[in-house]
Amino acid sequence: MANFDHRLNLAFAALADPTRRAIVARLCSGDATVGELARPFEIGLPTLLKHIRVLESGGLVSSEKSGRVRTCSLTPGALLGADDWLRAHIATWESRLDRLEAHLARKKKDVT
Amino acid sequence: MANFDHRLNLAFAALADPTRRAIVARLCSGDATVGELARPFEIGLPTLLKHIRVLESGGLVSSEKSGRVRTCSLTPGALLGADDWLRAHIATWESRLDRLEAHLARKKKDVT
DNA sequence: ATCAAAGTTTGCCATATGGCGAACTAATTC
DNA sequence: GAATTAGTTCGCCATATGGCAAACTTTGAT
Repeated sequence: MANFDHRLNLAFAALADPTRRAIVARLCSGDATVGELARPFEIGLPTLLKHIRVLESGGLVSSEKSGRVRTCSLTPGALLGADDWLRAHIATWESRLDRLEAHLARKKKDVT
Repeated sequence: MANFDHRLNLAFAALADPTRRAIVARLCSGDATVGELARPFEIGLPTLLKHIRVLESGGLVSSEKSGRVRTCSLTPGALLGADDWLRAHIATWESRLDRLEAHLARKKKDVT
C-alpha cells in the first residue's frame, strides 16, 4: 500500500519532466542507446544519464549494457500503474457527476 | 505545444506527491474546505495550503473563498490531459508490440 | 466589543532536482 | 598499441520542494 504509493510517486515524478516524457515517447517506438536518446536534446550526456536513472527508479525504463553501449527499453508497467490511478479517479469523479445529475433531474421533476 | 508541455509538467508534478494524490482522491467524491482536507493528514495548515496551490497551478483543483472558508473542488481537465498523454503512449507501445508479434509470426511461418 | 475559528503570510530549514564541465573507464577500430 | 567512441562519475551550482512554527487577518459567534 505504502509501496504502491511510493511507486506512483516515482512514476509521476519521472513523468513531470518534458525531457523524460520525450524519452518515454521515443522508447515507445523502440529501444535506443543512451547516445541515440541524447542526440535530439540539447543536453549533455551526464544530464541525460541522470534522467535515465530517474526513469529507471520510477520503473518506466530498463537498460542493459553490452560492450560499451547501453540500450534502454520501455517497461510499460509503471505507465499502466499511473494510468490505472488516473482512470480510477476520473471514474469516481464521473460517477459522482452522474449521481449529481440524476439528483438534479429528480428534483426538477418534483418541481415541475 | 510548449504550453501543453508545461501544463503536463505541472499536472504530473502535482500528482507525484502522496498527500496531493490523497487530496485529489478526496475531492473526487465532493468539494471540501481547507480544514476538511487537512484533518486526515498529520500536516500543518500552511503545508496543506502549499499543496493546494501546487494543485491549482497544475490545473487539478480550483478553490473559492466565501466568508472565512475556502472551498476546493476538482477540475478534471488536467487529470484528463495527463490520462490522454499516458493512453496515447501506451497505445503506441502496444501497437508496436503488435507489429512485432505479427512480424515474428510471419517469420515463423516462413521458417516452418 | 470580544473571542474563537479558518485561513494566510512569513521566515526558516533540509533535501532533491536539473543542469554543467572535467576527469575517468572500458570497448572498438585502425 | 594508439586513438576513438560511449558511457560514467565527480564535484559544483541555482532553484524548487515539503515541512514547521509564529505571527497576522479576516469573519462569525456571543
